[in-house]
Amino acid sequence: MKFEKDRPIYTQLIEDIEQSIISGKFKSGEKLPSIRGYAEKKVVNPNTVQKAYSELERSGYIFSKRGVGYFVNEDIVEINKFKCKYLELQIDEFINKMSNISFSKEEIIEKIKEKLW
Amino acid sequence: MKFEKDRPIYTQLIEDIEQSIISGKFKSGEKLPSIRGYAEKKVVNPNTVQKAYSELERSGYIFSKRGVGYFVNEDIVEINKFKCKYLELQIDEFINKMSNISFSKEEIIEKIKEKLW
Amino acid sequence: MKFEKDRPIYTQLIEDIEQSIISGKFKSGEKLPSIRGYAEKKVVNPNTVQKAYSELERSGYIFSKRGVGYFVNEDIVEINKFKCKYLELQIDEFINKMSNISFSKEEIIEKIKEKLW
Amino acid sequence: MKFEKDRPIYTQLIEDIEQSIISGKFKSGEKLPSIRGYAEKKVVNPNTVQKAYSELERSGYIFSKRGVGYFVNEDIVEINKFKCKYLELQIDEFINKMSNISFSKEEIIEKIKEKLW
DNA sequence: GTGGTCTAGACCACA
DNA sequence: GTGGTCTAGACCACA
Repeated sequence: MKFEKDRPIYTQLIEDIEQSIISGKFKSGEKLPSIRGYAEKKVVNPNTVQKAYSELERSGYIFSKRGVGYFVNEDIVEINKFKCKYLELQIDEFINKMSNISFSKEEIIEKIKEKLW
Repeated sequence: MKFEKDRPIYTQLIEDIEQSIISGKFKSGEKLPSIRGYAEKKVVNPNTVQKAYSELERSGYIFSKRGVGYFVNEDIVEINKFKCKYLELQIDEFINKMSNISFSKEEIIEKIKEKLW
Repeated sequence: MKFEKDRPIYTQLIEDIEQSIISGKFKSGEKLPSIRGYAEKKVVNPNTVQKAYSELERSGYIFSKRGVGYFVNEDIVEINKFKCKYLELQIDEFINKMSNISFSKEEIIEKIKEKLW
Repeated sequence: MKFEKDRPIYTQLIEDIEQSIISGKFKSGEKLPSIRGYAEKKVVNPNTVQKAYSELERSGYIFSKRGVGYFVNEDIVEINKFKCKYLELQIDEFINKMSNISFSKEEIIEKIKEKLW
């Protein structure tokens, strides 16, 4: 995986994992890769993965079992809330940017449709 | 103006000005606020504005006249290219994120429409 | 190192490092001195070195690893292109100046030979 | 005339006029264009031309007659000395740069010949 | 007044 | 330790 170099790597890891959880790629209750393993796979420092995992734990996406590892939150309802919140946020940001450059509702829809079909 | 604390201020200034140029708020050929004036208005250090302006100059959005000031690129065609590129980028990123969390084309359109009307 | 006083210091640092890379004094992939270290050695402010390094990164001569340091571009082919381009530029400029003061091809060669032997 | 934007304009004017004098384009004793006229022709501020002329006067290339204008130094011998000094300087700088990137005498001559014929 | 460079020094992100 | 950002403030070049 390539990282953008103008943002902290750990931030990018967080977003990546959030998306994986939200999309169901990492399922509720599932064990996450070990810090070392993940660090090796992504070719980053284990400290960086550690930091990402900690943040995700603080946000409630995942939780840790001492000596065992990190696991995706087992509460499906909560996961779903994360999904809704993420969705809301992305859409708001997108619409916001489009409005800033003076695009009307219709144009926004138009442009997306062009792209998708 | 409030800045997000997880990204460099100068980056946020750049994006802000880019949007102003793209949306036509700052018109082609128009003089930008002076470094010192803009710094005062945004309550940041002049060096930070300087950095933002320099980057924008390198990208071709604006150009400087020594001892006079900074001006928006006079070539309207080029400005338009910037607009298209920006649009493309935002839409791609948005669609990309939506796909990552397993939303179908129809759902994406649906969600945006809900939001807009 | 002494700096000419009619040109920015950072420009002179850039040229100095470019030449070192082109001449092979700094080898492909090699780590550059740290910003702080180099600043101390050259008796300039770290910010000035930072600026020089950033420009060199933008030009492709070097790249940075956050928290690790700056390194000379690992692509030898590209380094070689830089060498050729630099060479071309210097020769063109020189010949140009000579022509401007109405020296013929033969005189130019003559003058250089006088100097070299 | 286009100016490089990383150096003061007046410096570039000076070099331009020096070359014109050395090459004989502006002849010994000849009247230079008026400050205003030259400024207009080069599309620069009259102050800039004024500064260039002053510097050239200090160096001995030109002299001023109050209320009449600026004239190229009437002493041909001295003009010739300028020419030699300029030549020397350019060649030294050029050879210096070539040596810095590890080119041998033979290679330098070789490269120039390639370019000239 | 306006841009451009530079210093001194602080603090954060990352390894 | 190393890079990256930012502030406060000075001084010069240019118009």
